[in-house]
Amino acid sequence: MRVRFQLRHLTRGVRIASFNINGIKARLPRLLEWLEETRPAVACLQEIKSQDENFPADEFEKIGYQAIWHGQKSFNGVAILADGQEPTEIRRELPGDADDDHARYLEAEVKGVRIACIYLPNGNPQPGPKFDYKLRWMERLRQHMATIAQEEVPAIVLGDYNVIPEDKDVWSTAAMATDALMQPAARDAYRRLLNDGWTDAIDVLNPRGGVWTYWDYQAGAWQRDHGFRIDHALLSPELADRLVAAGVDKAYRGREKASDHAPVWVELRDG
DNA sequence: ATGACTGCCTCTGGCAGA
Repeated sequence: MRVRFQLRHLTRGVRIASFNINGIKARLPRLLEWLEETRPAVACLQEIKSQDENFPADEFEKIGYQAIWHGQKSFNGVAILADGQEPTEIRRELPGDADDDHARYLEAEVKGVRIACIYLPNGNPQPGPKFDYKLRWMERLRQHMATIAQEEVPAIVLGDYNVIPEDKDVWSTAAMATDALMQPAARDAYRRLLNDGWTDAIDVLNPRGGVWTYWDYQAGAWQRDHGFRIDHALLSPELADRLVAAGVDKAYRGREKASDHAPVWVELRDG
């Protein structure tokens, strides 16, 4: 066991992962399994759907993870877990709208890397107020990511962006044509983040597309591989230079009581 | 095909999700 453990750490860099778990209470066994089997240094969670007092921090501590979290009743909610240390919280609100009370943002520092865990609004139905909220949230995110970039710390902004960036990122453009996830205004807002200098880690390593992170529970979408890519990890220039691998833990979508999202991860050379 | 499924809190049906 000791040899295997050491080998893994010789051959692996720092793994930072994101998982929209769709309910931390319902998903806890699956989540603990995934953490123990893939052992990311940092894991960002979205849709914990838990109030702060019900967050199962003890369960994570038992397997060596410390956490910070930002929950609310019934829906939304984000958390950041780190292997062997407590993430240092930087902020728990996306700046720019004091009236936004959704728990969709959590930012921390772990070993000198700035980690922003996001759960971007879905925006359906569109057009309408929910889509307007999505676009406003994306503009606030752009502003804040520019602020982080100015600080010149190595940074990664990852989570459920609820945006299908390009046609190559969806099994059927026709089926999703009117969905908020791939409206031109949402895609343009995502594209602006990349134009500002952030790197979409999964995309640069899979330029031909066809990588999915989400499969609907309905209509046999998983069995038919009807998915799309909406969970993203955006890297600052310094971290982009250290990127060695990125991927999707697809098999976890096929397990019992799975989330409708699969985990995504990046691996970085030690800085 | 105006479908399909899942989690949450519970007014056990309505909302939210994507």
